[in-house]
Amino acid sequence: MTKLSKLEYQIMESLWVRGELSIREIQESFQGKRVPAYTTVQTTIYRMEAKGTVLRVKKVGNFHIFGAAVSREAAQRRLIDDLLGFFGGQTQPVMAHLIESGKLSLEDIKEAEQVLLNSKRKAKR
Amino acid sequence: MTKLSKLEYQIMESLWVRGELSIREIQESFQGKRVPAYTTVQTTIYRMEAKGTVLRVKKVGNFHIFGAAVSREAAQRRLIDDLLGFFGGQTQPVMAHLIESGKLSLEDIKEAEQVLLNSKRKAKR
DNA sequence: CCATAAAACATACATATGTAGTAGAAACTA
DNA sequence: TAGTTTCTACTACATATGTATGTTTTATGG
Repeated sequence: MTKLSKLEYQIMESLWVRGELSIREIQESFQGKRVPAYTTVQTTIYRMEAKGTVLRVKKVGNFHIFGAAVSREAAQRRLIDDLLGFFGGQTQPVMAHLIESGKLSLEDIKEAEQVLLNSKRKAKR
Repeated sequence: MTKLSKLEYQIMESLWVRGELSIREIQESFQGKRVPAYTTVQTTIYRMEAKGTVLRVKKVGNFHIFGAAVSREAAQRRLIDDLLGFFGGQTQPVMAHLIESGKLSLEDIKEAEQVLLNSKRKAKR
């Protein structure tokens, strides 16, 4: 799995949320954000297809329908691992900045702790 | 502050750790990792200089000495904010993946909790 | 069945980045 | 001081990505 660019990720987000879509539908899903030209989405989709990130699932009328070929989890994992690569795999800088910027609340941490405890319990069984 | 590439970040890491260095010294600091050609480091440094990421502090003999013009904290912050941009600012995917991949230990979380509590206390005073 | 609208496809171009070669200047050494 | 080493500065090229244009193909409504 290659690392997704911002635009690629946004396209994937549409496919993950709405399911299989045409290029036109993907383009129109860019609401609120700056909407790229139809052909910009198209070129990007074609390239993603070549890389195996999306695939054509069928043809309806004269247009193709594309679907996600990688999971959101895998894509996110790749992005995060890539970031950690900068820090030599250390999570500390990430945690420190999340906290320092106020993006991580005490509740978030408590929740993370629970998740961690649960996965630990699961691993033991 | 622009987002640093992997190579740029590695170069900065040398400057942050070892202080002001020549291009040769920066190149030689790539131990263990794949060592880029001297001119690769040079070109990258020149581009970083144009962007204001590093600056020439002095000339010794026939070579220039470069120093960091941005802090490690600012650079890390930029990288992390960039990642969060993918997730619409949500920290949850980051936390989930750090935990799921086993990169975040219970100790890390406890420590983060402490940092958070401390900064909260500081903010109150 | 044919005109038209929409989509497909191919091509192109700019920027960022990693990569490296080469020519000439500068400094050190014998 | 002349030769050698080492930098600098410039140039070049490949790949990835965002962006868009133009031409061809395909459906479909009249």
